[in-house]
Amino acid sequence: MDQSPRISLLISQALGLYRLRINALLAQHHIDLTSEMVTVLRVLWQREGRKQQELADLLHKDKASITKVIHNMEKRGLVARVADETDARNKKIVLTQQGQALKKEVLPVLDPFLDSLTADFDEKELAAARAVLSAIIRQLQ
Amino acid sequence: MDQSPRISLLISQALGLYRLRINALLAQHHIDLTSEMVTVLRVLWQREGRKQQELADLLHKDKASITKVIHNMEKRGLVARVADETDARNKKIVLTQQGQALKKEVLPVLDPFLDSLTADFDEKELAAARAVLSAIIRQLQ
DNA sequence: ATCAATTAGTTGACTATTCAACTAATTTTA
DNA sequence: TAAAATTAGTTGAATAGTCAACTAATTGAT
Repeated sequence: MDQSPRISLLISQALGLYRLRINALLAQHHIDLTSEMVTVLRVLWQREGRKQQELADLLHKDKASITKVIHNMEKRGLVARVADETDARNKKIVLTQQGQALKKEVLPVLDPFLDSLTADFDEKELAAARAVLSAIIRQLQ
Repeated sequence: MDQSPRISLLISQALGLYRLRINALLAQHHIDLTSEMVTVLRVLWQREGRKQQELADLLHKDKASITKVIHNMEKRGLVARVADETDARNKKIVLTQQGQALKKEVLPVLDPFLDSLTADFDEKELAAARAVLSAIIRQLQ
């Protein structure tokens, strides 16, 4: 009889596998992105021009991580750093034409796949799962 | 009104925060380990002498990751690689005295903390969360 | 108004992770 | 049995993430 695995262990394993499969899916479709870049792009597709610290806060990441992901995205020509005129400390991240256009390529590939992973559960079960995960995140912050 | 965040996003954020807090807790207690090393040690504390590929399979990681984590653990004097006499390709990972002794230091620090994060939920909700995560892992494999 | 404290972003060191290419050992197959 | 295929582990390149120390800009306090 297996003991209930700790939720933290399940989370760690799930994330590793998510990354693998998402990166493989993107590669299959010849999209030169990593799953982390997609996470950042999703925020920017909703509203671009955010500064790096805002991205860090939204994604619960260190600002140094964001510096480096943005750097890699800049190398691929997806985003640009724009100086903030009202506060020279800030750098606003804007999408290039290419970064904007990728939305129509990426979402139809990834979203149906992501949704299919939870399709066997009803809304109540998914809500419970989200509630547990959100509570964990809240308490860890 | 906030839309339900995708479970994959919650998982990614939760894991990052878990790592941060676990590493901070370990540092506070002057335990020179990372959260990933603890994950590997938990497996070895249950049964040592596993080969690297077994660790990789159990933790759903690439064997190259295991090579490198084991290397870092060896540097800290926690484990040793032992040649398998019946199959020279395998390296069995055994605990040093120090690696074994850490169990009594680490678990009393981490486990109450990890359990406290889900203490507000009843078993039914936690079971639903585990079921969703396990299903995701199974389908991603 | 000046000096101290805070905030945004970068950099370098370190760990973790994967992939692809590689070596060595074992197993399968023809 | 000899050659081919598989399996275990390592290595180097790439991305991602953190921390601590740093610079530059802004805000606050006296």
